[in-house]
Amino acid sequence: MASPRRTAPGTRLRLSRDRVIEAAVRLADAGGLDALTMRRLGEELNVEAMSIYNHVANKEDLINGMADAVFGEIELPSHSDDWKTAIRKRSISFREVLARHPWATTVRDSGANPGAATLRHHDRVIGTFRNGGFSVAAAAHAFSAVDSYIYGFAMQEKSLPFTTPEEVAAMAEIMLAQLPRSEYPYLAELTADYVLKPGYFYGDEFLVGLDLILDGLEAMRNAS
Amino acid sequence: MASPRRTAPGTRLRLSRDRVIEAAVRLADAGGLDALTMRRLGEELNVEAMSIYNHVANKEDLINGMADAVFGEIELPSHSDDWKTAIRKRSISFREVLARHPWATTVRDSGANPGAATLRHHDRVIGTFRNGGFSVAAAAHAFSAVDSYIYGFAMQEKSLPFTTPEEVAAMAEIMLAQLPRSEYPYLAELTADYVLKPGYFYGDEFLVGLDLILDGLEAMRNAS
DNA sequence: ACCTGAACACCGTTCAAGT
DNA sequence: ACCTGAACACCGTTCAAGT
Repeated sequence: MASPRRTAPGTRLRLSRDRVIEAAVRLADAGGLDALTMRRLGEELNVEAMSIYNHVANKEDLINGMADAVFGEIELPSHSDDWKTAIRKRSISFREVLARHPWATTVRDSGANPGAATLRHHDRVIGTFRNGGFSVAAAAHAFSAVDSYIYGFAMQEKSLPFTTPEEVAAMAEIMLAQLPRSEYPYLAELTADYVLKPGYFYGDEFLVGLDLILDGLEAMRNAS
Repeated sequence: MASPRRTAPGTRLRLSRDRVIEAAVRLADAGGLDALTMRRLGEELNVEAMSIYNHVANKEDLINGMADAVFGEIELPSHSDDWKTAIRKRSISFREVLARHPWATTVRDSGANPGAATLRHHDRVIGTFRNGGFSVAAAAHAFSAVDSYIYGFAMQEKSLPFTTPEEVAAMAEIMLAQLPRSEYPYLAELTADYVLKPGYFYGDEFLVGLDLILDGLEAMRNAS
């Protein structure tokens, strides 16, 4: 009755590139890119590390696959919205996805051969600008400006030493106490009169900058 | 005459935290962060790897020091320029510095305890906005928007698989040939009608986005 | 076709020992 | 006070061997 290979509760399914990538994303989400080692990934998959090489060429290939998987999670711009609404929604989704996978902010789906999800996403974003009345050049400008902003914002957010409002307050209090006020008066002022005010949350800055860029793009589009 | 410790041509000076950091930046510039290992850094300094630990607590501390050194290279906003000119100049300088040290785009001077150059730089940038008539809140918005954009742009630029115009053309040609036109029509159009046009250089996008943000900030300042 | 065990050439970091 | 040698617990990746 029992097959020679037992199928215990959490036992292995057949390995595949997708299953490898999925597990790798899970590991990186939990412990950062440093926590992702081939040996630990093997454990996660109930397999020896060396088996992984049957499904990815090497670690770089694995990370490229992970980056493409992350791109696949971003909401595509909707065809039924006007360009501004569509780009705004997908930009908010993009930031959420990067917040869920902070390690992905520092990883680029290899410029040389991007994955299918990455290509589709970029194509749809550029298409949204083009159908919204942007010239090819203006669409290139828009694409560059918006995505640079999102990546940079996600990176800043990730590197903050706090997340919850309570942590912010505690941390800012300490930093302010240590900060030589005479040497860094503006930093001290910003911390005391802005960061330490109740309700402060760095994430709220995202929409301010995004809308500023989108309004600028609208003006650029109308001018051309 | 000869001292017991010979001072051969490329021989060691006394080690110091600054000398360690300087050599580490050199290594990372040449080969990326992966090329920076304690053992190789030791070689570069004519010293065993373990000696480095007399001057930095560990590799993380070393990288924090490197990030602060990079911040020290950025031109501070001038007091004699109006806020827009001052921020524009220092933003261009910031991007140049990140292009010189591509590894620095993915490294943050630990949010928890930033170095002196980082603090001074941030203080001067915030001060430039405040003296330019921005409220504390508006200065925080401006700071976040501009620096997110610069970091993100530098990251995109770094991850491009080409640098010189000739490489761009060659690479774009290949990518366009491989790209299923029917599946990614807008990406194909952008590549053919924009990237492959003579004179294309991705770096030129930087000022487009930067000026768009600065104009938006000016409007925000005037509105408040 | 896929998985494994052993091995290679590396890592960061510690610690006791030297000067 | 600073530097070193040996060692520890890891890495990514290869290769021949198993099924």
